[in-house]
This record gives sequence, C-alpha cells and structure tokens, in this order.
Amino acid sequence: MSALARMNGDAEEWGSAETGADKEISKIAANATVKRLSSGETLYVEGDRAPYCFQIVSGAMKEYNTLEDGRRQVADFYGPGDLFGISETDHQLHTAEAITDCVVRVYPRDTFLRIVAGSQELSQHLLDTFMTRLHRARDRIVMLGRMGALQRVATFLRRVARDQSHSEACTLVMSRQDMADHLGLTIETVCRSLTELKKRGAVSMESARVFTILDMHRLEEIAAGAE
Amino acid sequence: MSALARMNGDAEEWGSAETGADKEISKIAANATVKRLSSGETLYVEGDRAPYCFQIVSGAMKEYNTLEDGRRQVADFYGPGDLFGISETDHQLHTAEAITDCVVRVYPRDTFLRIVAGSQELSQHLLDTFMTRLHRARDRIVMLGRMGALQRVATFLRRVARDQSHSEACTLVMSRQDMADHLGLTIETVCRSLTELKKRGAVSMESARVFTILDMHRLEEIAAGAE
DNA sequence: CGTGCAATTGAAAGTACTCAAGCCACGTGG
DNA sequence: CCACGTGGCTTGAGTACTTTCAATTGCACG
Repeated sequence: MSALARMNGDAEEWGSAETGADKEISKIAANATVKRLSSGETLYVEGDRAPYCFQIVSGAMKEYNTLEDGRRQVADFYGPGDLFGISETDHQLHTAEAITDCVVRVYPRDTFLRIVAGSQELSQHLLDTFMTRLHRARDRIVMLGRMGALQRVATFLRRVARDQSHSEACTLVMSRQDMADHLGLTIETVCRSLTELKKRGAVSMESARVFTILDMHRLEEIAAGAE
Repeated sequence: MSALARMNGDAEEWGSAETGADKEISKIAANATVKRLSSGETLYVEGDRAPYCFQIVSGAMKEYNTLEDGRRQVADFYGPGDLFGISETDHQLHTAEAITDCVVRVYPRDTFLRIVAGSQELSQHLLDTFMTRLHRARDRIVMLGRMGALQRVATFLRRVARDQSHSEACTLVMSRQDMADHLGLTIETVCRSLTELKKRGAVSMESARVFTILDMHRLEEIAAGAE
C-alpha cells in the first residue's frame, strides 16, 4: 500500500488495528503529542535539527528539497499512517510542508528509536517500510532518468489511480506545481502532457483536480513508452 | 561511507573487524558460499526469484533496470563490503552485473533475515544501511529531476573524488555507458560535459578512466548550478 | 601494424523550458 | 447580484539543451 493511497485515508500502515505490532505501537503512541497544521504550513526545514519524527493522522504532506536557485524536487508525498522525518542522521534531509490541513503525531526521536529497537516486530516493520520506500525511490529514479514528460505523467496518473483503487473519478490532492516538482518537470509541461493524454482519449478531467481513466490499456502503453 | 568508496576497497561496512556486530556477522558468514564473477557477468536479473542475497568481497558491481526499449537506468554501484539483492519482496527488483571481476558471498535469504531479526545490533545496522541508501537515492532524485547535464557530471565526479578521499588521480571503475545510465544521460552528453569541465579548468583527465580535480572550488560552483 | 571496441566530436533533430498571455473558478466588495 | 481581482491552470511562440545519427579518434591487443 503506497503513500498516495493513504492520502485518501483508505488505509493505515502504522497504528491500525490490523497489524500484530499493536501493543508495541501503543507504547510509542503514548509518547506522542499531536500537532495541527494548515495547508501550506511547514513542519520542518532541510537542515533543521531533528529531535522529533512524525506520523500523519489525517491530511497530506510533501517532503521536498530546494536548490540554490529556487527549483524544487519533491521526494515524496505522505498520507494518513505514514511515518516521516526520520533518517540515519540527526538533522532533516528535506523540508516538510502540509498540502492540506493536517493532524500529525509528534514522537521524540530518541524514545521512538529506543522503543523500536526493543521490539523485534517493530524493527522488522520499520525495516520493511524503508525497503519499500527505497524501492519506490528507485522507481522514481528510473522515471526521472529515462522517461519523457508524457510517460512520466501517465505513470503518475496510473499510480494515483491504482492507489486510490476505485476506477472512477480519482482525486489529485496536490497542485500542478507539486506534481511538476515531483516529476522533475515544469508546470507547463505537466499541463501539456495532461492535455495530450486527454487528446489521445486515455483520460478525461472533470476538473483540474479530478480525473478519470477512460482507457487504461492506452494509458499503460503510453506509460510504457509507446509513441 | 558510500558505495563508491568501498569500490576501491578502502573500507568495509559489513564484515570488517571494526563494528560491534562481529559475532553476529560471523554467524551469517558461516552460512555463506562464495561465488566468482568475471567482468560483465550477470548475477541475477530483474524479476528473478530471490532466494539469496549477496555481499561483495572484492570487485565492483552495478544494479540496473532495463526498459522495454532497451534504455537502462543504473540504480547504484556497489563495492567491497556492500550488501545487495535484498528487498521487501521475494523477487529481484534490478539486474545485477559485475563491472570488474568480482568475488561475492552468497547468503540464503531466509537464514540471513532470521539471523538479522534475532540480533538487535544487526537489525539496527541493516536499518541504518537502508536509511542511508534511501538518502542517497533521494539525492539522485534531485539530481535527475532538477540538474542539467554538466551539473550532473560535476556532482558525480565530486562524489567519486570525495569517496576515494585522495585528492590526486581518481579512478572511474565504470564505463561511460554506465556513467550515462547512472546519470540519466547519453554517452555523448557525458563526454561533452567532461570536455566542458576540462575546458573550464575544473578537472584534467589522465586517461578515460582517471581524472584529477584541478579546481575544487570551480567544480563545486558548477555542481551547484553556476553558469 | 591492422582489428575492434570505447571514447570523443560534429551536425541535425527533438523535447522540454522560458516567457508571455489567456482562461477559469472562486471569493470579495460595491 | 454582478463586476472585479486573485490564484491556479492552460495554451502559444521562441529558445536552449539533450539526444540522435554519423564519423573520427584513441587505445589495447593480437
């Protein structure tokens, strides 16, 4: 289950009643405080000391890097259940900003890591989370390194649709700018690619933030690189 | 310490005598068989079942994905000490190929994971490894998403030089094709970028595989995006 | 001293970017 | 209630950069 799915609140990776790590997780949750963010508000900035790590209760966030000249690259989007703000260093690698109004749990980093280390189950779970995230990051590396604009946008829509797992009317929680920054394109190129996908009958757009896949087969062909 | 450093045998992340996880690691090493590969030989292919994971004893390897049309994206390079071929799924995500003649240790995946799970220290270590790898993958995402060709090549050389940690005569273990596939460029663009870096006096090249940084400051400017 | 492969260079073509307008939905104020 | 402004989205024209295709050079090896 990917972050985009959780963005709609469809599932919870951490803190749900399903996993076997419940008791352990409640130990961690006991150490959490809760913070509310409005859309656009930033939670931390690249380079900050990182005494806390975070978990989304509701809403959606993005993590990104900013280059000297202001260009941005969003590393990932997160939704309900997702844990973020934790790395092998003690400072933040990215800037985190709310895409929508959010509620996040705040864990003291040291406590969090200590509790995780003490539970084989949690360790395993956290390791899986990072393996999956690495997997996703590498998929994006392939996309950024070797796919054209149309292919990137098609791939992105396909993933959003799959993650939302209902065939009708998928919602984009993020702006065109965020999509562009995620896909390594400009706003304009994202728009043009969407227009092209409409022109080819692969998708339709009910509004700027709502789309429907009309022809999954064609969309997949395009995502796979068909001209 | 990054993979490129280990490529020269400068350090060992796993299996060195330095870490505190020695006894645990020896338990794992006891389960290992050893395999020799010649340069160009492939160890596994994307989609293969993954009953084993691997660790380089000597030599250098690359892990890459191939798209339908033959384009490649190399996910990472690995050197002595590096562990690879392991993920959250039970099939391989990449193809692994020897860049030079190699010796690798082969671990049965299940045994490996069981032993790791049984040791807090090893779990911690493996988690750190994956966090670091995710960190590196995201750095590359920024590079691929937002940097131009010259900037990518400059960044790459700087990293190679830093990892080899001797200011003179750095060695490129990989071919131009591998560099191109790593940087999301074509061979030709890599060459032209190298030529441009020479022209600007940032580096010199003793041969196609050996370079020296003449002006680190300028190289860093270029890597940071100076025109 | 050829042969063959890797690396480099050149010219033409293509793709995404920049800059510049328009468009559209929505909220505000007259 | 409607005109107006704002911000996000879309479209267009020209430019810059990377790729593609095509030689050419350089180097290791027989």
